[in-house]
Amino acid sequence: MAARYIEIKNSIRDDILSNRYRVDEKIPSERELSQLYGVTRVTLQKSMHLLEQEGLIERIHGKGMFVTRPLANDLYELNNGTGDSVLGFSREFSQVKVSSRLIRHQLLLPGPAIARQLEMQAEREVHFIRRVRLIDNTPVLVEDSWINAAVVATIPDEVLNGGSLYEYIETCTGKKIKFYNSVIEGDLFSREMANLLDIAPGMPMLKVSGVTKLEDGTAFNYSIGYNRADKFKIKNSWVGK
Amino acid sequence: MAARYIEIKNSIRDDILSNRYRVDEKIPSERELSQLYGVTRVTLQKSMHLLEQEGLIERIHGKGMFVTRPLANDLYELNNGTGDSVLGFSREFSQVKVSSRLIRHQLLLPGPAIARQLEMQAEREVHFIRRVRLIDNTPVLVEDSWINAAVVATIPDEVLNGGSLYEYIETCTGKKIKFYNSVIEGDLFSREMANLLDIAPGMPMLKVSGVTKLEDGTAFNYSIGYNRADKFKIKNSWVGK
DNA sequence: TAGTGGTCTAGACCACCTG
DNA sequence: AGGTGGTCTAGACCACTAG
Repeated sequence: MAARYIEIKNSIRDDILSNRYRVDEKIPSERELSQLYGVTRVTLQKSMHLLEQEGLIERIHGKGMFVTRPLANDLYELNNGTGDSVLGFSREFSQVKVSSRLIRHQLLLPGPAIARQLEMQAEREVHFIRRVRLIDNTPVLVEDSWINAAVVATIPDEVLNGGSLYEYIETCTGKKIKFYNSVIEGDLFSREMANLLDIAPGMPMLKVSGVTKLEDGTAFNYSIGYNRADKFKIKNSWVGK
Repeated sequence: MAARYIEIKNSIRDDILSNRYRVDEKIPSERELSQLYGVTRVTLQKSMHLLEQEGLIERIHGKGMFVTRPLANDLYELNNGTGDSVLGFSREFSQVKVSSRLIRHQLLLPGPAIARQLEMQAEREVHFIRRVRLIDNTPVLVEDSWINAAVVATIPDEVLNGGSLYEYIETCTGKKIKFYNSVIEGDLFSREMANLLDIAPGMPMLKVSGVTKLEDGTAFNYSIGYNRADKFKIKNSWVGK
């Protein structure tokens, strides 16, 4: 049972995406919408601030709220964390055919750097997982993951090849995934990585690395994604103040 | 006169940065802090949610709020928009020696793509500005900006060479800068760009492009930053739900 | 059980924009 | 002047964590 402001946000998001509210159109005022949904303005504002952060609307003091134009979208878009949950790769691209190829999966001791990221002792084991991800059968990224084995003891290979790892972890821990702290860097593909993706070494790469945590603050996953920069871009919508 | 929740956020941020609250330490509860600052819990929560977004604290349901460890910082960090205002380049790196080299500055008609981004007619003029930015006298990025001349009629070259363009615009329009909608892409440096930075063509690049708006919704600036990927990374801190 | 953050209400006043 | 979003109050109840 999601919070009311999340339900309302999703309801209005769907209204925008299905063109019930059209681009550049003014949408009803906070006072109207709060009456429509039967909540106070404070609650409704939480919904609208989230929609603004997601880049779907623009709020302008004294004028009203407006549907923003979507970005032209020739490339796949790496979500920057404005969805309902931290999105795993397979959740993000559900409209196209996504698959995974498992390259390695083994238990090992993390190096000190990984152990520090996972806030664990270097003497405890982690799953190391290397997967190649494909969109419409084209390999587009390599992802290395280190997952604390104390949080998730076993990971079936079916999950790694087909399913959503994050959904599996939410199910088997009974906790939601909450926190993602990532760093974006640019680099060139090494020969090893390029071979996995069937591209030439030296092609541009967007490297996204970060820690994923459960809602109780447990760090369980550190991952590095090596994305083909000719296939991905990262959208970044926000409002300063 | 900033809002109370912004003042409180900055006050607690300074307490963290000056080690009055130490890393991994639990900070006082919402109820204590709201009493300390003389505001209600709702107001204080706005402050704390912002601090969480900035990656300074972690909030854990039932446990409390904790100071997070800073990321290791070997590279320059491109702020992702969690500060008080959209940060121009010269505001972001005030601790190191930052300078600019003005390459071009002229009035011209925008192409249709730029005009659409700036929500203006293609028959009106824009400033086109190309600058090379240097940190400690090393050129690290090229930035192209298109600025609607209807919003800012004249831009002194002193501002482009030394000062902060955003501060100048806030001053001469009398409005705050509010909105920044950006896209991050990876690419390789072309010969032309590489020459400007005195590097080899083919080096990796982080390309950051986006529109900047005033708080009344006026789009005034479209810019593309070509960042040396060996010098910059982008931090991305946030909390899904 | 006691303390924590998460959500929500029903107001109020302010600042900004438009006619 | 009237409508809009921006901020803030003073409560309340819930869900989660710990001892």
